[in-house]
Amino acid sequence: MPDKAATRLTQRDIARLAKVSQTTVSLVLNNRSDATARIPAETRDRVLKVIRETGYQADPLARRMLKQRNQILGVFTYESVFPSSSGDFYHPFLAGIEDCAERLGWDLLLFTSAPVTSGRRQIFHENNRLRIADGCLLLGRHIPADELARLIAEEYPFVSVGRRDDAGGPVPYVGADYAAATSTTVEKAFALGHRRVAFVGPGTGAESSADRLRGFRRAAGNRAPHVPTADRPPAEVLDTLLDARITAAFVEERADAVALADAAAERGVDIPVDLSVVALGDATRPAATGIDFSGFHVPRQEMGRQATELLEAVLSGRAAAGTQRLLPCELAEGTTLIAPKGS
Amino acid sequence: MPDKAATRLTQRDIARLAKVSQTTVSLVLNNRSDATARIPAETRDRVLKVIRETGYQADPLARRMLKQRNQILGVFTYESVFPSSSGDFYHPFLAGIEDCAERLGWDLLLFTSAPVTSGRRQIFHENNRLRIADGCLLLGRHIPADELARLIAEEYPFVSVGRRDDAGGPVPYVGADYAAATSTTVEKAFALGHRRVAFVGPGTGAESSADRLRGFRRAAGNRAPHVPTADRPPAEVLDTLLDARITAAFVEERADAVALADAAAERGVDIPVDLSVVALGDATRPAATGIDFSGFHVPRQEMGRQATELLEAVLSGRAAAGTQRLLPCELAEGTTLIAPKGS
DNA sequence: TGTCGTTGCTAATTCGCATTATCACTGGCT
DNA sequence: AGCCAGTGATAATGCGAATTAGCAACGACA
Repeated sequence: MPDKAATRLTQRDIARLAKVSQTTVSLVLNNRSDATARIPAETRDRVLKVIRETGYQADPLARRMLKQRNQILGVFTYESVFPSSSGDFYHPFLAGIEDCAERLGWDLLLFTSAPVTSGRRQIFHENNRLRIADGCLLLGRHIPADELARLIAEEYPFVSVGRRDDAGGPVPYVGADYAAATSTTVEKAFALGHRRVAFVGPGTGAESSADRLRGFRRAAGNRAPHVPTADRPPAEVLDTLLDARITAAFVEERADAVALADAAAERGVDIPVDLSVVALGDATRPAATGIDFSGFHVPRQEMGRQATELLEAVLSGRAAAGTQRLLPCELAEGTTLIAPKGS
Repeated sequence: MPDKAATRLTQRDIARLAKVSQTTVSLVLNNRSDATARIPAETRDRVLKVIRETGYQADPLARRMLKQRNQILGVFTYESVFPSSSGDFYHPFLAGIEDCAERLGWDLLLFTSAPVTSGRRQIFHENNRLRIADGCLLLGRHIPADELARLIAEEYPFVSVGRRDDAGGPVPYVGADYAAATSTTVEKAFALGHRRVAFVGPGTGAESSADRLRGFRRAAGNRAPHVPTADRPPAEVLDTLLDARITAAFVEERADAVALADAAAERGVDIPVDLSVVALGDATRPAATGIDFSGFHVPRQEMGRQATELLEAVLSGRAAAGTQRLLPCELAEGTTLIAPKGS
């Protein structure tokens, strides 16, 4: 039975009980047998006996104090970490991060104390606690350039999950190669006979949006149409596509693809016979559907894992602070991309 | 790469930059204006300016060493926090915790560094870092009594999410009243005319299991049958129920209810016409279904929220350490409980 | 007899921060 | 001049463990 630890047992207590010095206790505990520390078996056993009898455990905090790292990995998300509204978008990233942190023996600190102003968090505010952690991972669709610039300027060790444009220096990240994956799906559509294709979605704002549009343009040509979705009802978007005699729509956001499919079903438009629909990634908003969309998936778990690894490498000096890494997306065959009618 | 020795900023650094002593920095930070420490506004501002510019944050470990508050809330889960296999069971709890932590201005520390041995984590291991946090929330279906006993013995401030049996003292918790909710659904079934009812599931092991079985027995009588599921194929369970001419099955685990329904569909057994199925809570394992089960839901988000609140109250001395709280479950009408045939 | 090497241990220091005790200086008063 | 009170800061200390430097005792050897 461990005693009612009113005051925590320290090495000094053990030392007193075993009639040795605190140093000796520490040496015995760490099993040091260098030339500088020779403890005869007799003394060792005496110390170990007291430790066993008292149930002494070294204070991990004091222990970490001397090493200069807290083994705390910060995780900053621009929205709530556990949202009910974003379709568990963060979940796979976090699963990867947790998995890696566990292997490295790190704890995860979620910066929930950061105040949410107008629906979004901010890294820098009057009482930013970033530096509690040894380093930090950044999650979020869009991260303001000025915050990134400040992180770089302050030389705070961080890695972004998701590609970010440089901001006063290269931003370290582990991202997904949306451009390449989008290009590939477009090429696939062309191989099937599609000629009239369109990009559906913002295509701007976040890097991930811009990357997809860029990949689309690279494969489909610079004049291929871009249909924005902002605040437009899916039916209207569908009309635009049909009016332009588009045969394959490349939809940036899976939730928009679902909405488009729903609108099509309502209108009696057959997907994919009348219109192929390609989903360029995973849902960042909740979207229920039974449709197995063609397109690609974002390697979210792997991104989380590799970002964590990269941060660890940066912290231990094994990697440059500005390292950037793009992972390939996982292509999904799906059922919504077929050859266009009459080909 | 010239890696700029990413060493942590200390009060000494701030002191040097502001041309004061480390003591002064500490005094400014802790806003001490005792008679013993009078810092004129001018000096204060100079120090604060440097702190703001550098984003300095006190080392949480060093802070804790001197028995201060960290505004860090520990979260210990007995399985992975972000599992792919447990059907996001933790997610709503964490959403509630995050929500509350955000309001309190606390950060969340997930103890992912705890080593996983044979699929489960352990609180107490050679390098336990519990004390980094001010207090801790405990999540998990089953928590070993010895670990709870030790937490209590060491007087570590914690609150369990989910009811736990006393372990060397009352275990502080915010749980769900499974017993009452189960009783209510059983009574509802009896009111509909059911007489042959059975409890399906372990009914033992975790407190939550035992509570449900207890609630079931309280309403259905002590001799009402209990059909275990451990390692038995759903079809076999279904057979057992049908052989015993059961008209309503109260299934502890929603995933088991789904499996049972699938087995029934395959067999041509109509649910709920031939057999009513009541789900006693939410899925702890992933289970895809379109069925809207009758039964109840666990107020997971509210549990997380209230557990956080309770821990905060304990830490600030406004609540007794052993406080226990049970929340009512949310009854779900659903479509799988109807009057039995021929009544 | 002095020097060296070995053995067995400990005093002192360090980490980052909070706290306590102390110090230097100024101005007013006797 | 001498004393005290008030002001503005700092040196010193401690938390618990790890690490470094070093000391005392004892033989062996020249």
